[in-house]
Amino acid sequence: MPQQASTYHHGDLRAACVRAARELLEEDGSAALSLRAVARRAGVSATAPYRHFADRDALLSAVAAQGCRELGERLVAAHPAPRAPEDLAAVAAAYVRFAVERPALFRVMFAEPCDPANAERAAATEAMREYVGAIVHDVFPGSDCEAMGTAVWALVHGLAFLQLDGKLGAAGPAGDPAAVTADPAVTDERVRAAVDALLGTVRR
Amino acid sequence: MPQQASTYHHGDLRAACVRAARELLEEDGSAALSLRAVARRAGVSATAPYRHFADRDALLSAVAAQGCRELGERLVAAHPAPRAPEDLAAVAAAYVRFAVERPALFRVMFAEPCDPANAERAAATEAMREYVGAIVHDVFPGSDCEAMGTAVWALVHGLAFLQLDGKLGAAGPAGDPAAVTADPAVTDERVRAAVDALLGTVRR
DNA sequence: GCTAGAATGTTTGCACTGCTCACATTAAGT
DNA sequence: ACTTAATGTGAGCAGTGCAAACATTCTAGC
Repeated sequence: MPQQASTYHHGDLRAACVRAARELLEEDGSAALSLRAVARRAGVSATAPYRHFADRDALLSAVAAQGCRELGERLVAAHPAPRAPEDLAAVAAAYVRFAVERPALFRVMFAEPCDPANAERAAATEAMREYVGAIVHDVFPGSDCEAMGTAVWALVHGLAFLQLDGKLGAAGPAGDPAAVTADPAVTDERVRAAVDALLGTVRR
Repeated sequence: MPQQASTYHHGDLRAACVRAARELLEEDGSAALSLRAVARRAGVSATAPYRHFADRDALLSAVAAQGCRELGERLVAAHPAPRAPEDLAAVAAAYVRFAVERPALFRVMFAEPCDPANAERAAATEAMREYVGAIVHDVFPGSDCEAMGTAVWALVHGLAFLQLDGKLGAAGPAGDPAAVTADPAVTDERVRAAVDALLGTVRR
């Protein structure tokens, strides 16, 4: 569909911007994304993205929404239908792994003050909430799904952020800034231990 | 001590910068703090703060460290010596209330990618970690304090962030951006319900 | 096929930012 | 008193978000 003969019209600049933004986020782990850098990478003038996004926040919201959907896919891939706390621990580990592997994207998704006005973004996070609710319904059938869902999501979400910010005590050599992403196995184990400590006992 | 006769030397610009930064953070809830704005508020030239802070990050780290200490005080004020899960719920509520009342400060403390190189900041968060560990040791004597401490902190921390980002379903009128800080009682109740759902059952 | 008009990109420009460097002013030590 | 270090100022650079005015291309309606 997008002919590359004429260079003036890009073809699908909106999608190209989102893709460029994601690439930049992954390359330098900083969440400080510049709209101009996005435009440069998309091979387009600095203000062209404004034809597709009202402002920087709108672009970020689009990226965040896409990130949410991908995170959702990762979680179901980790365990299609969790029923026991152990299954839930696997899903939790996948959640944290996503955050650690794509720190900048994860920060855009959650750490940035998000505007609920953006429909796409709001829908994506609402879907996330319902997914967690459904899991809790299966794993803890007797519980108050509303409160339990909130609690479980908070637990996992908090683990992701604390790990991301290196607040859980560096496992690697002291002061290594890259220690966060150092050993996924260590992180996994830490997440499982934490989830077990809280949820494993519920079962007893 | 600080004479106000001569206006050239400020007297204690370092402290004044931190104070100005905190004021600005509280006034407009955005975590996007400008060093120049800080300088303006301190009544000093734009580059003067660079005599006391290596860069913007260093100022933010100082602010974050101070915020951590204040949060610690708030928590012990909520309950001096928690022993039961209900006590812990009170502390959790205080944690989330702090985040909701000072969203910008809380974001600076945690959402910003923090450099572990900053000693003051690292010490403040390490103190937080030990505090949580001590509480868990008293509330769940038999448990693995390391894992349980991580889990409890993550739970509370996650609740704070999800609430801050409005991911827990707006209680107020739809699309109200200020709904986050709307009703502290509602937030409190939500936090207690979530904590009870997870920790209350541990006891049974 | 031709031509309005809507989409989409470009250029220019403004206000702001973080940060560096050369310089001015003040405080402190000998 | 004179040197020296500490502290604050000003000009300036590169980069940013965003708004207009302008240019180019696609798409209908005839």
